[in-house]
Amino acid sequence: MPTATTRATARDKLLDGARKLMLAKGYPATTVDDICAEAGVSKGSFYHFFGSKEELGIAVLESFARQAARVLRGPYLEVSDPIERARGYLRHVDAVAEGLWRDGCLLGNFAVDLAETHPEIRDRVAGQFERLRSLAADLFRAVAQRARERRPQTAPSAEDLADHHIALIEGSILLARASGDWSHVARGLESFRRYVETLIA
Amino acid sequence: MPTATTRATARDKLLDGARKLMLAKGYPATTVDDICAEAGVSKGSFYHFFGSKEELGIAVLESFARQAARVLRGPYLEVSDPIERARGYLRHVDAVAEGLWRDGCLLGNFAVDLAETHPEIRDRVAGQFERLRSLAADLFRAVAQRARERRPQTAPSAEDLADHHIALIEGSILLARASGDWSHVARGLESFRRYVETLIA
DNA sequence: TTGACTAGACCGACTGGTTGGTATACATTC
DNA sequence: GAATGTATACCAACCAGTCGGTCTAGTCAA
Repeated sequence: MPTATTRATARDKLLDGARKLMLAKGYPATTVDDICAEAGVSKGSFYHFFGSKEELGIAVLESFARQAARVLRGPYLEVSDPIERARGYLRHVDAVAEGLWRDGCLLGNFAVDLAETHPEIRDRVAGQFERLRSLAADLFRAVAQRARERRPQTAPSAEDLADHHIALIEGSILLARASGDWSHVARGLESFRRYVETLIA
Repeated sequence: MPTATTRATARDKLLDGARKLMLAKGYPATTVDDICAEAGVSKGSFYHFFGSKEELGIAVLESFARQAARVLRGPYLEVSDPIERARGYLRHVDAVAEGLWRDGCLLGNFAVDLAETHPEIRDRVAGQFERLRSLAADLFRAVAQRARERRPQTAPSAEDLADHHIALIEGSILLARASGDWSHVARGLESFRRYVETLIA
């Protein structure tokens, strides 16, 4: 007796197939026929569930962002000492990075592919990055504060750290894609952790 | 009397137009007809100079990489003290960043768009990043050495620093594109300079 | 219990426009 | 008069999107 959660509906299969293909080849190079074939679903079904390719793109983006937000939560949130909480967060990101970004980051792909051509998607991507940024900035607040006490001249703000963090992740994913060597992502994350340790040491 | 350097030949106009469009919209979303219209040149001329769209893509990539290599050279190369040379390099990058990456980075765009679909272009992109990496690693060697003396536990290698540097630039460009706020690039560069100063302080 | 009815899930052939690329004729220059 | 360069009409393949239709599970009156 398949329940709503165990049975993969055609809609879910389309979403999964689209995510996989758009992660690998990018949005413009992924055709609707590709997605249907990957999902094993007909084109009629596609347009039964989604009004357009762009509408599916938005749905995939939202689903990716939801998953990222879920995975990024962790036990570190309960840690009371703010510096230790930041450390816990960075360890947590290390742990979930492979699962989250093994095939790339949809936010990054969409930012490159669609910024100029699909303003609505671009705005949504920007909004997701903004959310991540304020989340990270809050976590790094105490790190920035301590850095300011230690070395006022070269101390970054919490927002600087958050931007640095996100840009480094996205850039590492890009280099991983270019070189085919996905250890870039883990090394980028590690490098950022070293930076933070240097700041608070 | 137009000379070879002042007269823009059809080939050059195609190269320029393609660079502009591919920087803005990415490779797949840029059509051959678009490029011809942008360059004010007919399709016959296009296929007279380039055997295919991919061949033009490669030519644009090489021209972008050549320009980057030229612009990235600077007076810092003559500085004998290796730490000061690294500092000089970072100042130089700050200065030329706007000119180089105001509209994005072709290496980054191609990495995202073509890694999976055009293996030859991907290999060339990877090669260019590799070149940049070894260049930067050489410049950061002394910084890494001093960091090792100061804080052995959290010191990055010269290669770590080079990867960090490049990934941060590419990631900042990506965030700039997503948000529409191109000050991200300058701030990313500044953040890296602060990191380096922290390491050698 | 059954049979008429309905709504949503799903199908695949089709369309009109666009794509990268070609053929061929014309112009310019040495 | 060749070589080099430019123009335009054209093509087959491919694209997103459409449309008429089938299938199935559920509803409900009799």
